[in-house]
Amino acid sequence: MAKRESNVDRVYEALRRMAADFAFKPDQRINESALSEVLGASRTPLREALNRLVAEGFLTFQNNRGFFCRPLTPSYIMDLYEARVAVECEAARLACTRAPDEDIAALADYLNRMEPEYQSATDPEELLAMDESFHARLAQLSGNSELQRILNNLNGRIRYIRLIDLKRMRDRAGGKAPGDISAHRQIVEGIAARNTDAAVTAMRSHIEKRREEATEAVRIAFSQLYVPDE
Amino acid sequence: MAKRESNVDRVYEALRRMAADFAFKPDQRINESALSEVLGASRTPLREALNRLVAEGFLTFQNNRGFFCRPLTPSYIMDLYEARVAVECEAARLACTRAPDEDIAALADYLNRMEPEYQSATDPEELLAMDESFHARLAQLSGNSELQRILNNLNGRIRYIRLIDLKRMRDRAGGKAPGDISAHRQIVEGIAARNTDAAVTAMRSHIEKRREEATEAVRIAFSQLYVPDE
DNA sequence: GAATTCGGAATTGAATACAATTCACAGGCC
DNA sequence: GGCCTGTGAATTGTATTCAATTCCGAATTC
Repeated sequence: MAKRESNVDRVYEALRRMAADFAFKPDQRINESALSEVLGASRTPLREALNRLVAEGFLTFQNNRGFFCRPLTPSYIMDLYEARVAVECEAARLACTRAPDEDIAALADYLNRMEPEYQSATDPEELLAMDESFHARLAQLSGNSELQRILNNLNGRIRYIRLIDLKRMRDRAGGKAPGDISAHRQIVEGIAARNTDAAVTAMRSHIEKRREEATEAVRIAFSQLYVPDE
Repeated sequence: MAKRESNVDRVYEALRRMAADFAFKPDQRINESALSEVLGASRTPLREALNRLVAEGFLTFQNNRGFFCRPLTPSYIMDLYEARVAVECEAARLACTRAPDEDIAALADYLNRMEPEYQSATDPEELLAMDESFHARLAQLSGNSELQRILNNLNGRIRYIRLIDLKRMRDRAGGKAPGDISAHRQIVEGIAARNTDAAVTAMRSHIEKRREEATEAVRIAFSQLYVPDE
């Protein structure tokens, strides 16, 4: 009957959401007292949550100066996507080597079941959730929980960038870009055939394509908001 | 004139060192009050440091039960090394693509200057520091700070395992295993020649060899200490 | 007028206090 | 004997307090 979720967890989730929604401007100093009032908790649990977010790379911290929202530079976005390539390509490789046939089939099946929803969905958040879910499931096939963990962290930080990307695609195409699910299918087929090179190549080009889109989307969206240092 | 390092930082470093030295047994519950006395700080900064370590994967946390040392299972070690393969192979690939010639030459030079020291060193900690330094520098060549960050985290958690490995190698060979530096040289040569496949292949086989050694070392060292669940 | 220094206000750093929860063990019940 | 239950001790969760540091603007000097 007791609460299962602690205050720190609640605050942490709220902060992640706020970060993803751009409640903090890049490089903005975060006022602990004000934030703790907004979140309805004291500074102690708030600071614990903030420390977690620093360790995960969402925020930065300076001694005696406090917590800051991480600036959003093109090179930072590039770094995140390149790290995703590293993690997801290796996950695909490992999945090829050792994922059970039935698990691969389950993922293919999931893709099929999702397709109609994917085709009809217009809400960027919904699309993003489905896309992330696919990539997370694929990482699961690797059987490596560290890769899953790192991917989860990277995706958390990439999320708002991808949201911008998806919103842009929606606005431009009037609905959605249908290329995605075929790329996903191609990756799964490569794994099902135990064709490591095909799967890894498909994954790499898929993510790199997304990176280019996202970089472009962010460039457009923020070119007038603020000028990055590099 | 004021202190540049905060109490949290000090506590954090101390905890990392303690974790690396096996001051906590796997799955052991960490008593905050006792630990704060040992470290000479109150529970507030201690808990902030512990939260950071949880986010970085050194410890685990359960609601209302506290912090626990992460259990050391063979599959966990395997996961860490596989993640290293993912990160470092991609770093090598990126270095091939875009690292400046002079930076690559500087790394080769570093390797040359280090060789005599590497050949004569017998202290495992010293050897480990040199080895980690090489890998960190190589990751720097990628120009991707996320990959560097992830590698740094993985190496921090792998460190004590590698220490066991190196100690075992020293004890067995009476000095050190001379294969290492040649593997490092091979990787750098691949990058210098802009031969991506060669560099990545060398990197992969190097780390995988180390993984096997480490897995074996840990199996031997801990087979009688405690029996992992899986 | 520009740079600098000084002082109060605001903010962060850390300790303490107390509430909430879990743990461990004794006792009772089947 | 084994299992459940209740109670006190130990431990964690959070708020509050106060000290240390930084921030910001006004006064001062050159």
